[in-house]
Amino acid sequence: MSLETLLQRSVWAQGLTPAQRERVVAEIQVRPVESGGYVCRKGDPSHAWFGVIDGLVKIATASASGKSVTFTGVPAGAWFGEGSVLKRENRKYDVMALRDSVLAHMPIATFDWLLDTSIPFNRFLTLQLNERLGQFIAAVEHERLLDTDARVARSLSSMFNPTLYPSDDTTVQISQEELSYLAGVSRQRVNLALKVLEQAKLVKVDYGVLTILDLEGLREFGM
DNA sequence: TCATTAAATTGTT
DNA sequence: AACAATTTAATGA
Repeated sequence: MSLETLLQRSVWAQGLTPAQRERVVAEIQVRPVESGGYVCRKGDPSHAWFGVIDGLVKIATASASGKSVTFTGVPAGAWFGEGSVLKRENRKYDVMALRDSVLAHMPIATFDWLLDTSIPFNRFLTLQLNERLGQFIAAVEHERLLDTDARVARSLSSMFNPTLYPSDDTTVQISQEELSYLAGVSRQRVNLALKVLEQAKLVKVDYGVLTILDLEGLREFGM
């Protein structure tokens, strides 16, 4: 994908005037990140709002003892990081590329200007924040109520939220180990869960790649 | 293009 | 957690 394509697919950018759009394009910086590299680290000052042009990143933290928890995987087409930008605080989480990725950095000044001048931009942010809140509430609910297979199914489907990540791509390039960090279970258990989900014809499992065959079925699996 | 090798990922215990 | 098997990517003939 290119920056242009990302903007074409972003609802907030569709609602900009040509002049606004021109300024946005001029001020966004495009930066590649290699697999395993950091987009930003916990504690970094928040200089920009991020868009994923290509690849896949995760938002995560590592505990003092070294255990890592992934909060969400963020696929191409998504925008994230507005929380810390809005609050003028340092980053609260690490953001790492799970494979070679390309990120759009919108400077905080551009972000603030859109916030002051564009209704569609504000509408988008409200929608996105609301959608995220729903997603994390649901994540807590599912963690406590669902069995492991269903939790893996939900973790996987969370990366295909059509509101947060509009895309027609039905594949994710992610290892089972990374999916285990996202679901909060062991890699071995993810391996078993994927076999169950594959049996149910909800996903197709290939080397390093998962293909969603039935998103609705994945969402409702085990409920 | 094919063979070899290293690295990553998966499958199993 | 450990280990074997499999797949991919890179390298060079």
